[in-house]
Amino acid sequence: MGFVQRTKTCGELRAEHVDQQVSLNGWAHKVRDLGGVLFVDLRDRTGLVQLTLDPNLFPNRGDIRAESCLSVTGTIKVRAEATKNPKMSTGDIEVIVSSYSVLGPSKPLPFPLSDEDQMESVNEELRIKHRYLDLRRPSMYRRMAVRGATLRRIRHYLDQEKFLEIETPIITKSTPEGARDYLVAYRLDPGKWYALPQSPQQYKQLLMVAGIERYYQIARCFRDESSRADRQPEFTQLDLEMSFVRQEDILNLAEGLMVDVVNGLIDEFGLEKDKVEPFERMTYDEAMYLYGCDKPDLRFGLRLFDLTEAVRGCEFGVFKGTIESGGMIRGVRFPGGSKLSRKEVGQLEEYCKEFGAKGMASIAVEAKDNETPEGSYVSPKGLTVRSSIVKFFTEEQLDQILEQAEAEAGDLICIVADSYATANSVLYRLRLEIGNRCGLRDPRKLKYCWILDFPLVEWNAETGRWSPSHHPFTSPKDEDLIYLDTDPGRIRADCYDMVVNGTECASGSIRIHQTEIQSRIFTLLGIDEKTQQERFGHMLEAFSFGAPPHGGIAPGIDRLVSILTDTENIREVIAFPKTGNGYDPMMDAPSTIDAQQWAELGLRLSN
RNA sequence: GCGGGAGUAGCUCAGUGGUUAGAGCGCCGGCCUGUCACGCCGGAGGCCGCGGGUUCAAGUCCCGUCUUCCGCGCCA
Repeated sequence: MGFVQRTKTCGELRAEHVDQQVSLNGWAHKVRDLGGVLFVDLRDRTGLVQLTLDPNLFPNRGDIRAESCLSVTGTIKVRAEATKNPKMSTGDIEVIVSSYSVLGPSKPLPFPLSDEDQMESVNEELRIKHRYLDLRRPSMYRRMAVRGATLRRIRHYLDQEKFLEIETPIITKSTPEGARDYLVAYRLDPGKWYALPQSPQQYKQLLMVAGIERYYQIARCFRDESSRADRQPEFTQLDLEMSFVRQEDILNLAEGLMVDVVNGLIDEFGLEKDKVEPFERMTYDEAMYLYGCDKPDLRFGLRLFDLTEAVRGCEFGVFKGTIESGGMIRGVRFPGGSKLSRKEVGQLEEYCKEFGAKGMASIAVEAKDNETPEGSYVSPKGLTVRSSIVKFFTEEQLDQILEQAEAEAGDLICIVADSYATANSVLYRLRLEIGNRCGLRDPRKLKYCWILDFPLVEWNAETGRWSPSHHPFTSPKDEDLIYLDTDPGRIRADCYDMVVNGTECASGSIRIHQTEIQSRIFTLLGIDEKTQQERFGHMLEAFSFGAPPHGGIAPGIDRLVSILTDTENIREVIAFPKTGNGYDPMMDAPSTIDAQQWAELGLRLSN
């Protein structure tokens, strides 16, 4: 089709182009018809520029509607001073149109595109159904651009580090140990199935056996589990693996990569973020003790503290009972929380109960002043306390509580008595809630850390088996191998998570590369030798042909880009996402298949 | 599988059991030569998600169901 191709882009036009004749291609972003003059904001991916049309030249201008695709030719003019628009980067000039053609007319839109503020509240399913329109918005284009640049920078960095990009199969073998697989029927032998990969884990290890030494892939992964704001049925990971390395080598490579990529993106896009600093490190045990979780948000302090020893022997029944049954008394402080009403404290307690707490005790801390009643407890630092449980403690115990909590005037000390695991899980969430309320989770900050020395396996009470805390190919630490037969829960793994702002953003490990150890781990996990051969025989055999020590890591791309672009959910950084039920409203997938397809696959529904 | 929020015009949302269900934006028609959230006048547009029930009367109350968002379980 013949049409006038652009000689310039909309966003690049400036006063220096005055009197030049230009041709532009783009979309009518906004039309303002004043009768005697018609203004059109023309948009392409570089930006907006105002077109000015004389209605005497174009009596049939009604075909220029919002989101029509246009080709325009005209002359750049500098606007009169009073009519310049300082809000537009092209606002000093306008294009006096001499001719135009509509390349693609547009029907009225299902939702408005010209007002970015209003878009925030448009029904998301509708946006996804018309994603080709939604993506026209400058803010969506920018997110896609940040994502594209992320991949470009990753490739550039890893190329310099002598990595080889290799593609691994998308139709592969089901591995039912992990998440639920997406299955693909096999036509030539009905009853057999492929699965889509949950990750390229086994392939990349086999590439190490194959002598590739340094591999990476921008890998699509598939998991048939329920969605969340940060989880989609298919998602993208940077999958990488290295041979002849120790844990330290991978941490250094991944940290160097992340710092380079993120800081580069901050510069390239002017992201409102402080530059990334060298990562903190802590062990899994430290993270659990200090933050109650393995993915702490380090943008703020408010570490959890332990009051078990401080209150031991107190008369408060709940604490007493918990300690006697082997539980712990743990807490977190809420700066400014002493001002909360009884009702607000009650809501905080309800919040804790949602996550499994039986209750939440609290102590309000104030500085002693003239209104403090005679005979009240006053700490050595001049603090006084207000709580329904104060009466159960001696002054020494109160001193200890305030000290452990590092309490300050105005704090509310929030206390949960439960098992170590439950108290942690509750206080981890409460700490984040307090961080939100106190405005401590600064969106400018990117606080990365490494969590190290995860346990190799965790006891799963439901199945009555040990299950891997990472995956079954993770290498135990050499020095902990002695516990394999006696106390598996005590084995630590060469396993590490990269965490940013309370989100796990990468996970990796040194892998097992010896057949014998791999087989023993499978056995520990309750996989008998026959099943090992059926499911993992290829791995066990491969390791018997000179497998190198190797390990790797897999940073999630969606979450990374989501954090960098300050979006609430990862759908905002995925071009064509699915809804929470894994539905694609645009393609109407999944869909039925016709009778011939059923027959070819030898399938029928059982009911 | 579970808990919470939402579903009313193309979009965003009001709507106390009681006339003919409204507003802003958009759309259609008319007017308008400096707008950039253009303005002014007029108009069209509704299975109030769907199915039952209570009631003289249901957008509104009850039950069920579907879709969607957030979270829990799940996600080796």
